[in-house]
Amino acid sequence: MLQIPYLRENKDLIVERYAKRNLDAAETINQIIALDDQRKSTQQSMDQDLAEGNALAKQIGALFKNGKASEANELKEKTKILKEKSSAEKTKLQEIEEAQLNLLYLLPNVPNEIVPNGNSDADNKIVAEHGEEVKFEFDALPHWELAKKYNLIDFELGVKISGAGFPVYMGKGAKLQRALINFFLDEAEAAGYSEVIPPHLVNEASGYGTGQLPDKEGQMYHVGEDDLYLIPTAEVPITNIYRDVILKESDFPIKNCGYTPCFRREAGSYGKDVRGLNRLHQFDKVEIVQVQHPSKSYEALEGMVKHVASILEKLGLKYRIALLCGGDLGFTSAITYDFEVYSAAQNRWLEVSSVSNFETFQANRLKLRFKNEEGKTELAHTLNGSALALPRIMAALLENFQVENGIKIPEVLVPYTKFDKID
RNA sequence: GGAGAAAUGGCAGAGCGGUUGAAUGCACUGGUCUUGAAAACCAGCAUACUGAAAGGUAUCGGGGGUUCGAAUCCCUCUUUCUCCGCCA
Repeated sequence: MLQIPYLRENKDLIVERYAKRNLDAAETINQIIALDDQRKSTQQSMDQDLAEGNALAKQIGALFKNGKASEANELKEKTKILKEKSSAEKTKLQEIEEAQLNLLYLLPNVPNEIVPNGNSDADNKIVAEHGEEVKFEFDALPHWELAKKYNLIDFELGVKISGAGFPVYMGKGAKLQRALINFFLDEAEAAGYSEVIPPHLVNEASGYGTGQLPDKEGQMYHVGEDDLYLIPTAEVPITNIYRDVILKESDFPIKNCGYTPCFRREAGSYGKDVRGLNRLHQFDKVEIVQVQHPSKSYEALEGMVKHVASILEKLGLKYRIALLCGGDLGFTSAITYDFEVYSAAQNRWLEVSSVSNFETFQANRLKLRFKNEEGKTELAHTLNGSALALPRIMAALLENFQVENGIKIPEVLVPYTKFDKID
């Protein structure tokens, strides 16, 4: 959520940047500012009436103490009028604030200057590419066939137990999955991230804090009975650790990582490219989260990008990095780099990580602040990234490392899997 | 799930209808003293909105109510603790 003083002072710039998202928000911003003017004037007159009422109450108290009941009762009449007035003003104020908040919820984060214009992933800018293409001298199989051939993942069984998009990992498939989680967590820890195991269900306030609500309501599983949401990413519970927190400057940098399953309804995304592990309702992910001083957040973003790149290099996967264009940029993000690995049998790029700087957008909702050098509270910056999402890594590993009679395990994973080949 | 108790500032803990944004202690920050440190003493120390400032307003778990006036009374929700039941 954007801050109103920021909207006031940078209206033209914001409107210009929103063009990257193909969004014309000039009118909305004007409305918000107009409501804010109303809010201020209403607040002022209400405060004034309340102040008068408070002063009268004091006088009445003093009069009663001195036994001047009739004078006190006269004053009571006055307070009655003031009270009616101030309560009407309070109602009006609440209406204004609600209207304003509803408009503010419509505004996405302001894209960073370097975010390219564009409508779809076709307009994303590839900023780096690394690794060798895999060549096969036999007919390479897509991962869902490999998974079946070597008994690694049973998709039909998942359908039976839960439904489509809930695969069952078995045997060496399960071991490989667990190996990847541990490898990713160890890499994160080595990079200075402190591990947390957060709850997998979150309340409404947490959903609002990181921006999944009210925007993406339909994308989360909702447990109605208890009014809880299954997390779509560890970003939600981990970032919400810092909701309503005032940090000291010396607390920076805050770096957390965590493994969780992620649950996504993926409503409306059936159809193409959903075979196998490409798109699931439940998947595993190791997430890295940072809370940063505003002056350090872009440096931190760069560090996160390097971290993700280094993991992919250790695994020996060909990857590329895309700077998302405005049209593809998430609602809460100011800038996002997507990582895609090349899936050699499907012959396509699979998104495996998304690294974003939210600047103050989440912090504003979270009330995540710090005391700056002058002792004033200021919003912190939040960032996060997948490091990494498991299914598509699994898919790429199976496909890219298949040999004629099995699948090789990348060297860095062997200490975790305790086997170096699936056959 | 049943019965009871409680929720106050960073922490501990007073206050239980009036001038209390809140005693006191600890912690923290600045100062005096000291060769330095400790101790002692003095001062400061919540958040938000608003205002050029002085100041004003709101907040004692959340919401609502009673009252001229609520941290204090009532209702409700949430959370925590104790006991019983159930249970990985």
